[in-house]
Amino acid sequence: MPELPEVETIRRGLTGVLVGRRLVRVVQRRADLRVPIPAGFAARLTGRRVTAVRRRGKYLLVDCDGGLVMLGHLGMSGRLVVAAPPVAPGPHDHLLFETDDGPTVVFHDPRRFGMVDLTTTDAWSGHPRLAALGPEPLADGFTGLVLGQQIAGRRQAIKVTLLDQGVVAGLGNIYVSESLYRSGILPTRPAGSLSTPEVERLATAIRTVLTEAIAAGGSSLRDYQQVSGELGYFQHRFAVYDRAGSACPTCDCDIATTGGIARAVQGNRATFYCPRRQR
DNA sequence: AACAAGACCTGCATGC
DNA sequence: TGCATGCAGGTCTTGT
Repeated sequence: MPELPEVETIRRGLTGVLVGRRLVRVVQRRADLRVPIPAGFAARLTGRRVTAVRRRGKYLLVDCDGGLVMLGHLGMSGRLVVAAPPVAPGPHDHLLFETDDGPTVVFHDPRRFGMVDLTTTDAWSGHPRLAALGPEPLADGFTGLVLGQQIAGRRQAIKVTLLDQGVVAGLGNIYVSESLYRSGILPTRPAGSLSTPEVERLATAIRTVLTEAIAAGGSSLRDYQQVSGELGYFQHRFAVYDRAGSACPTCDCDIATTGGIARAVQGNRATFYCPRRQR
């Protein structure tokens, strides 16, 4: 569900709500999400002041005073929502973070594919979940050259390769399809077969799509919303994702003849593309 | 080593 | 109306 733009939008929303505030009460309503919630989770966070909210790929990092860091991932259906106290938790509201004289942050996740863990200021980058992540696509160092190094020699389809968080951190099913569309590359192409100009175009497309999606507050399909409850609106700008049979925004061919945007399955996930524009 | 497929879990849309 | 089926923004594990 949340890919980089959604997690970044949530990060920005949480920053305004949490930074500088103290967690006066943390309520844990079940023992596990996708993995067990670590022992002493609520107790260790209680009383801490939040100093920053960061993002690495699709992971959120909540820095607290005393060097404690909460790591979180929203999986497919996870939400972080801000509510005015007192909050009466509903179904799937697994964690509540009550701040001093302020709002409560609720971690809601019906499918429980999300996770939380605790780490420290010194050790977070070596956390098993983060250590193998690839480059941040919106960081200054992310260039066609870097992307080319990441995919060199791979015979796997570029669509599948880009979903590997060790190749580029933060891309998911929506933004991979959209990036390949914008760069005119067929999702089935072996990753290592891309020419240098194609890799350059792809790196640029990834950055552009992600930047535009963040500006739109992310994409709201089923579960995702911003911490305020507002929906993102980038879904209205999809060129291909979930648009099988619709007209390609840039081809002016007859849908009745061409079938429009195509849907395929790669690595057990749906892929959308324009068979005419992407080669 | 690289890759495909299954597993995890709930909710929703669709079709009979 | 009710039930079965398939599908969903992710990632980890198992098997070839």
